[in-house]
Amino acid sequence: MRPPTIKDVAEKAGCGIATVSRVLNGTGSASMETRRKVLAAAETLGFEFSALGRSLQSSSTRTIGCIVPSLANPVFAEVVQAAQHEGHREGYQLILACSEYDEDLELQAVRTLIAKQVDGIILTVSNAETSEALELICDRRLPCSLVYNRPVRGLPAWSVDNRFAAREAARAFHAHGHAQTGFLALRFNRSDRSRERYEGFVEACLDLGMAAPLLLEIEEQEGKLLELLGALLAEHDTLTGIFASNDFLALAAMKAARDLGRHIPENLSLIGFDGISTGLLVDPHLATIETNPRIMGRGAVATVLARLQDRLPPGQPDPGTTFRFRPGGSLGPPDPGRTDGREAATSLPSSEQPL
Amino acid sequence: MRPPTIKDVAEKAGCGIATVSRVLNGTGSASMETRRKVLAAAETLGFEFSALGRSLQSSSTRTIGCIVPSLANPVFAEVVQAAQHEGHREGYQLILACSEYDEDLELQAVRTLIAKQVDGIILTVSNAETSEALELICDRRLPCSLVYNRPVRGLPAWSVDNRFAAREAARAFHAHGHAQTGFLALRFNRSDRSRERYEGFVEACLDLGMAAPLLLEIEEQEGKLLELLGALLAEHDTLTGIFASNDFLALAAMKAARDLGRHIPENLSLIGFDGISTGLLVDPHLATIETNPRIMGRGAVATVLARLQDRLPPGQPDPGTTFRFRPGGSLGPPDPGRTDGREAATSLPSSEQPL
DNA sequence: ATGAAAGCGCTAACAC
DNA sequence: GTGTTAGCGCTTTCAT
Repeated sequence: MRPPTIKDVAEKAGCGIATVSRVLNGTGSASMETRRKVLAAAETLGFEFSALGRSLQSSSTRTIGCIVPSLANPVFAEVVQAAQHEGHREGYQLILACSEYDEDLELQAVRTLIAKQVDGIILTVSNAETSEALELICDRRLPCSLVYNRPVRGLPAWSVDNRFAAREAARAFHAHGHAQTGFLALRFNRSDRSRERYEGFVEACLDLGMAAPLLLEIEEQEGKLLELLGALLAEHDTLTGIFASNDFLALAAMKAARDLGRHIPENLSLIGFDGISTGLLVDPHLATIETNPRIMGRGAVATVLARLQDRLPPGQPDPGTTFRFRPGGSLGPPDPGRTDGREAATSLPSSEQPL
Repeated sequence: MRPPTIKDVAEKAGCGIATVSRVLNGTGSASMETRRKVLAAAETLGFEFSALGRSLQSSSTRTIGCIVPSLANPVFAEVVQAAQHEGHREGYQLILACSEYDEDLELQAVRTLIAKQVDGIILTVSNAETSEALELICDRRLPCSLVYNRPVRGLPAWSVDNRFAAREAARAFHAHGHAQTGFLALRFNRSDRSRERYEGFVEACLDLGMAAPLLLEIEEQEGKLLELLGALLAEHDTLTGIFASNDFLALAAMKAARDLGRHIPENLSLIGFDGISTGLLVDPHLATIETNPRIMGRGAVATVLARLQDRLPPGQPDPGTTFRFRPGGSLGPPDPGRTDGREAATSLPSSEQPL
């Protein structure tokens, strides 16, 4: 019941294994007669080349590794989907690993992928600057491309300039008259993207004369997210706007705020990051910094493949076009009369009452 | 610059390759002295076994293939994530392929995975009953488990009984007084799950004395979904409730209905299928048939691994617990006085006006 | 305790 | 045009 090998085919066709290889690969020449016999033998046996033997010989597995933090975030699901698709176009398979934002798992995954002799790797790491996983990849001269991480060690990276992009959020809040905002982060110490967004946001807020945003960190606890968010929002009810480090978090915050009786955006404005499609299904729409995960995934794989095939790597998009502020009803002017954020409509001091 | 092999280590340690293999694998015995030298040599060279040579020899790649229609649907993203995680626990890697609901791609993916000598496969196919991909897997006696498809050909399957589950939707509509409903499907002919849900829904509706649900099929066109949905809903504005073949579609329909000025659930009630978390972030919550993709992904891999290791396969959950109706504000009694679905509040005939 | 050698499936270089 | 063979990296007898 073991799969047929080239030897079986050769035997059945009454010829040498080299001939089989030549015929089936269309390399070298063969007489009409043997060609026919080989083809027939392969057909009846249901023969397929073993990628293993082939790889061992060619030292190319036509396989690329892909490490992402999690597929729970649609951004990475899209990255992976696009990467798989792009690889498939060139006959490459994807080996997937999820690091769960854990640097040990990242390193372990890289080791495994190296052992599996992948031809290249695309990955998003927690902290690009200090990543041991990246160090190992570089040591091994393994073709690779970062995704969503900023370029480090001279590695190609398909990403957005998080600091720069985050400034848009500050600008948007400022344009709507917000003064005291917060930055909401889920795994702050395990995502350099998140920290960069925070830094850019803080800088821009200060530049615009707004107060420095409050950092609202939250630690993940299975199924407790909404609860924790609710507590956090209740505690910081003077903030008029929150910039979340990703859309998923922003949507969860929106939900938590509503459960607290707040109105969006009158009592609390929200801006997310990523631009996932779910943001357009909720009411009001989530304002966000839209990025394009598909282009990232596709580009990263294309870059690695180009390197493998000695081609010119694809041009990366102009940094200015890697993101774009997407307006949405979750952002609006703060209710000028709000005192505790819950009873804005009834507690307006008459002097500030709007027309 | 090629990675070090066992031969390099042997040379550096001044011994044979067999000894290196024995020491590094902890199999067989070796003197303290050589053991030390081998370990040192491996360390300085940064040696790692090549999975390729090893697999060729052992005819086990410690790799399992995973074919899903798409990662755009969070259900499959979760399946894959769980599968990857479960495999990782036992030292197995996942090779991912997305079929995009295309049977040719499914077959092609299976071929590739076979060539890659995966030890097993977990997959969701478009049409389990007639799938050539499954046929090939069976021919090859490749350990495998279906996910979300009903069991066929005696293959293990981690799935829900779609027909049975769909009856819950009918029951829920009935309990709220709906009489004329529709079933909304995205790729009806490319998803046996969808068709089974439809069939179960129709049966149950008739059983309950409701009208046979209208089948609302929609063909995917990149980015046109909401538009198409809007047109469809406008056309069929006599329906008071719609059961969607999955949550994503239900949420999109909710959005489209709102864009048409309909109120949920007064003008239109919606029930989805899957139970994705997004359904809890919208307002009102999406009523749905909740399933557990993680258990499916994990179970499928565990089943395959059990077969590979001659262990007893994990017990599947009681069919009654594979799904559960999750109530949500998207389902409510139909507005009794609605005429065209848009002006219910103002067009109530006084005789039917509620207290 | 340890080395030599066969063999896993394949490709390519070399004979004929 | 076609067969023989070496060798890719490894594990596993089988001698020693």
